[in-house]
Amino acid sequence: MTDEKDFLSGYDPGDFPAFAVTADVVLLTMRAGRLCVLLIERGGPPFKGMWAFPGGFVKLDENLDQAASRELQEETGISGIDLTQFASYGDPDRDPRMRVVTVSYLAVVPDLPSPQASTDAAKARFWPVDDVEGTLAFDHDRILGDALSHLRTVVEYSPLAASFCEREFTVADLRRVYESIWGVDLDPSNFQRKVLGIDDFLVPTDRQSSSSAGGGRPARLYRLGKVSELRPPILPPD
Amino acid sequence: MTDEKDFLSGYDPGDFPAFAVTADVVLLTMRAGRLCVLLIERGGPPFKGMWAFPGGFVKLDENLDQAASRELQEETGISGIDLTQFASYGDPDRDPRMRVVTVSYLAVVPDLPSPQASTDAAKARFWPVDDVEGTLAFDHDRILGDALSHLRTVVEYSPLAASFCEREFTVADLRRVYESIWGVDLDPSNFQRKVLGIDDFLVPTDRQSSSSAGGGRPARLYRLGKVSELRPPILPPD
DNA sequence: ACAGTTTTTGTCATACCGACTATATCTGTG
DNA sequence: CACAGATATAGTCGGTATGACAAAAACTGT
Repeated sequence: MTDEKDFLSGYDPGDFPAFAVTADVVLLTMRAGRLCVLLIERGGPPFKGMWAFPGGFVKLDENLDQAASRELQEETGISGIDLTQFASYGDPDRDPRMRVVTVSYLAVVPDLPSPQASTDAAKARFWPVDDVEGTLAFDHDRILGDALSHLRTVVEYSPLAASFCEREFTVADLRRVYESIWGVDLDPSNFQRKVLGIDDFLVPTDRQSSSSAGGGRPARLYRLGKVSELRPPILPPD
Repeated sequence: MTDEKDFLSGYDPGDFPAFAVTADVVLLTMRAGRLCVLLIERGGPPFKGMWAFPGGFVKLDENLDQAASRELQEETGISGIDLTQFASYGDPDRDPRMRVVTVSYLAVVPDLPSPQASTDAAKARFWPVDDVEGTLAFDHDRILGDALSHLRTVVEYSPLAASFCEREFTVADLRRVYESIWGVDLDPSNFQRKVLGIDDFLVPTDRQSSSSAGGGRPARLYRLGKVSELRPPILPPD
């Protein structure tokens, strides 16, 4: 067996392949019923002019979660939201300049009024995911695909989908989130029965939404409850 | 904004915090109805005499999956099994000697006849997970906890639990896997109806198991089908 | 007033689930 | 060889969840 075997016992600190480690954030939101992702345009080579996720080097005195939070805060002004790690990427040629391993996080926010513009970055904006698939810098296309796949699965069993909605939202708001994520149409009646039947998922308020343009009955407003796992799960149709 | 912001465009290669990157493998199996994990005893400091997962440095010319496969092969002789990445860990003090980020993989195998002994490592063995929780080197207790939590969730929706069984196995074999993973008792009759009702999950053979000591009707043998997602999922009781 | 829209409740047949019973088929023992 | 004990497998039954659909409620705009 090689000397790699006892790597944890007999080596000199400093005697190891040196990697750069970054934390990337796939920040998703819903705009006009379309799933959108926050991207930053690259100002220099490689991949100059292409778009990539916000992210950056992990510092020597912070952990991975902190690095992701900090980078998101620095580049978008957003803080206080849930970041969940979903995968790491380290192919040898994923960055032509050096060996980089990136730890990827998924974040979900409601449609942002304009905090986006408050940063100095004129080159940061949301893109509909269908409009950018296959065009991103580095291996970010693959990362985006994995993030979306992860999202489609996670919303079945966790209340994450509600993070796309404002603090108070209607059942129809939530239904449209699921429809966008899965790319399907859901029966409003059956969806309502299902989500309201899950304990501690949606807690009703005494308020209701002003009916949107084009009419329709106003809908009751709900807040996200304290549920952590949806039982039974919300499964997509066949 | 700091210069971290444009980390992908304007820096000198080599001008970044240097990390060691390792791939660890949490290899699980089932022995006598108990969930067991493969561990290696540490021969030197730090954590000398304690037990840790197999794993080692990622090389500069291989990707993360390859590193995990190679380390598993080198340290246990096992190859050709599914390795799925489930989380990465990089707290600043997780290794007292240097800054290490580890990418963790989960592997599941049937009870091994003895391939284990074929390696030179007299210090490698399987431990029941209940007997080692809270005693591992580094942050491997946390990693093991996350791996088990991941396992308990994944077996609900994927056929991964069948990887604990031999190539041909009975419904009762599979049921005992779920019972061990979840720590519950399942009704044999209802479990049978459920798993046989999932398309392409279990494909029957024309053979049956020799009835075990103590008697009992022999059970039909099945092979794992080509299903990738269990619909409906197999959910644990309340 | 009326058409159009959306929310919300209700109906109904079917599928699924947990608890339980019954039957099939083996081992081991006297 | 009869019979107890064990395990596998099939079936029953009531309660619950589900999908397709109908209907009523409550708004907007003309």
